[in-house]
This record gives sequence, structure tokens and C-alpha cells, in this order.
Amino acid sequence: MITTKNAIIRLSRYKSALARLRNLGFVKVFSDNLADAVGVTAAQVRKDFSMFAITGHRRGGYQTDALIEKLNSLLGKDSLQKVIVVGCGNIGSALMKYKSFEQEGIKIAAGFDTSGSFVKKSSEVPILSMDELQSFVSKHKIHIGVIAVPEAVAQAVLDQMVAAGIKGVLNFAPIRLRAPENIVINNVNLVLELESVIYFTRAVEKNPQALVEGG
Amino acid sequence: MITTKNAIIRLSRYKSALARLRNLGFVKVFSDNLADAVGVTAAQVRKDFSMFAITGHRRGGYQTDALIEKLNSLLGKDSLQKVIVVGCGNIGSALMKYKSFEQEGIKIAAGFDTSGSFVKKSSEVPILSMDELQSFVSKHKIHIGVIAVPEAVAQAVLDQMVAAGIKGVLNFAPIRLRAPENIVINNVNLVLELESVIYFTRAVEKNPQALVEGG
DNA sequence: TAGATTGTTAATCGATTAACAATC
DNA sequence: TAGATTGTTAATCGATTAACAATC
Repeated sequence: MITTKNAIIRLSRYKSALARLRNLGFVKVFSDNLADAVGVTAAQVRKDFSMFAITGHRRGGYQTDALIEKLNSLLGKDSLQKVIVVGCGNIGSALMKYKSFEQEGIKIAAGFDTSGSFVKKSSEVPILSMDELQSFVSKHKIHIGVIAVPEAVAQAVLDQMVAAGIKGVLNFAPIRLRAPENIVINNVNLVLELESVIYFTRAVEKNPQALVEGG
Repeated sequence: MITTKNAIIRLSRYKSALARLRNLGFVKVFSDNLADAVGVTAAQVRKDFSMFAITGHRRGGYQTDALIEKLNSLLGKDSLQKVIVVGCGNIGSALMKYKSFEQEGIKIAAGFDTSGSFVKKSSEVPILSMDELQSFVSKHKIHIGVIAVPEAVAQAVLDQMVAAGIKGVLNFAPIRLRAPENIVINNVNLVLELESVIYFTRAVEKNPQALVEGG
């Protein structure tokens, strides 16, 4: 359901806006505050909350702390999430060092790569050989993985990950991966994101009233 | 218009599928072939093409080469696109080395950073100080920039980029940026993408019929 | 010609928004 | 109480899909 997907993304945005509002001293927030902060309508905020059975107070809005906690638990952020990264090239190693993940309760447990030169068990996030994927994943009970390998090997890597027990994947390879239907795949295509900026920038330059709102 | 945005993203996908089909020897393709390759309906393909005045032959489908060329020109890929990257931390430097951009006719002309230690004019993609942003952008007539700086300084960086003449931005900072309405901004939030995988993976584990299709 | 595929219109589907009764 | 905000229903809006006439 695509509805749910967009709604979940908005919940994440509400959560991040709430953290900022809390820092500003907001003890309670109204749907209107959140709407402004995130750039949606107040009705959208209330509709989203009602879909996930989040309730407030008829005249007093929502308690900031309670709301953040509820969103965290909904989004699976009540416990540390362990994730592996397969492919330790440019993108993969950037993700392994990316501070924001840890701040959000996401821990990169290990990186994996075929080419021996990358393998480095001693670094902060160990980089292991693909041979060790299966045992590492089952030993550490990891369900989530990131694919940051070249397009040509992405499908084979996904198959190995699924065989090892991975259930959810964030894929940076610019290709449609095939997997059993109980496997969750989310694609990020950086070239496509930049191409879309290029297209719309040109479109606006040619025809300034072609207003566009970014995703 | 959000329609247009989704349509453009699909055009990009068609283009990338077409390159693969051409390698397989397809001289002409049908809307049905593209639909299968990209995972949409044939009607969607034809509708998208009609929106952008791309026509085929009533019984002979579309000429692969001509179609690729048309899509490239629509997407602004007929000339080399020069882009700058501001912020040379993990994500920024990964993007500067990312091979797929060059393969798609996107050239990272320079990176920019405040902290002096990063500055390195001699490397393949020069890394310059923020002081040089304005002159570099106007000298090289660059319209597109990537923001890969920490959240706290993202708005200030955007303001400088806009002042320097940048018209379109791909933003990796997890925050809603404010800009004049003729500036195109596209946001990529990596934490949010991973969080969404975590959420849906949990949802499917709890309730296997909660089928989800990735973006 | 008969068959197949496009291009487009109309129908459907789903998501967002507006409005308002409930109520604190 | 009067005023304000939620939670939800109904209305709107827009995107996708189905269907089919045109035609190669």
C-alpha cells in the first residue's frame, strides 16, 4: 500500500520536527504546529495520527514527549536497530561512517565486500568477506541490510542476503531487484535524484511559472 | 505539480531500461516491454509519453535509438551537466568519487568545504574553500549544486549557493530548506529511507499479508 | 485484409483536504 | 460558558488504469 508508505515517511518527519519543537520548549503541540514545521496541512497530520491510533486532547493538542515516544515505538526506534552494509566502495563506506544513523538508533554492525583488499576486521565497523555474511547475520540476528554494490552484481548480492536471513533492504544499485514477496525493498537512486533536479531546474528556467515542490 | 515529478522519474527509469534492452538487441520496443522492465502498466508508459509528446508507430512500437535520444534530450542529458558539491564529509566525498554520475553525463566540477583541512586544489575533483564558491559558480556557469553538510549549517549554505547563482539543489541534510520559489530543491533523507525499511520489515514480520512495494 | 499496437478518452481508484460535530 | 482543537466523515482532487477507436 503506497498510502501507508507516504504516511510512514510523514510520521518520520513529524518525529524529527517534534525533536526540534521540544528543544524550543514546546511541552504540547497542535496539529497546526506540526503541519507548519513539516509543510503539510493540519488535516493531514490528524488523519495520519488517526490511521495509527495516535490520539491527542480535544483542546490541548498532543503532549510532545508522549508523542515522540509513540512515534519512536511505531517506527521501531524503541530498540537499537542493527544493520549490515554490503559493498564498501564510495557509498557503502560513507554510510558506514555516517553519524546520523547512530544518533537515530541505527547501528551499522558490519560491512561486507568481496575484494580482499577492503577486508579489515579491526576498524570501528568491521569489514568482512562475503563468506562470513551468512554466519554473521544469523549470529547477530540481523534483519536489515543495505546494498551498495555495482549494478551488475546487485541481484546476486540480494539473493545471498535473502538466503542469509535478511528481510528488509535499502538498495542503492540503480536496478529493479527481484525478491520473494515477503522481502521489503526500498530503492534510492542517486543519479535519478540528481537528474530530476536537473530536469526541473531547466524547466523552471525556461518557464518560470512551472512551480515545483521537492520531495 | 507532483504528477510531473513522478512522470519524470519514470522517464528516467524508461531510459535506463531502454539502454539494457538496446544491449539485448532490441531495435524497437513496445509500451508493454517497457512496462515489464520498469514495473508499471503499458497504459502508464503510453500516457507518460503522450504527456511529453513522444510518439511511436501504431503497429511498430517505438524505435529504441530514437526514443533514448528523445528521453536524453528531455531530461537535459544532451549536454554535459556540471554540478558542485558543498560539504566534503562522508556523503559529499562519496558523491565526488561516484562513477555513475560521469557515466550519465553529470560532471562534478568541484567540491566546497569550510574547514581548511579538506581543501585540496590538486585532486581529481578540486576541493575549494567556501570563499571561492561565488566566483567559481559564475565563472563555470554552474546551476546545480548538492548539499551534503550538517543539518545545522544547511540553510546558511543554501543561502550562499542561491546568492552565487545556483538554481537547483539536491539536499542530503535532513531538514526542510527555505528558498525563493524559483529554486528547485529535491531532498534525499538517508535516515528516513532506512527507517522506512525498518518499519515495513517489522510490519511484514508481524503480519505477512501486509504486502509492500518499494519506491 | 486481419491483427496488433498506439494515443486518448472515460472510468476508477486512492490520497488529500475541507468541514464540522464532539468535547475539553 | 465560550472558544478552540481534535477526530472523522464527506467532498475534492489528481493520478492510474481500462477500454477502444484510429491506423499502420
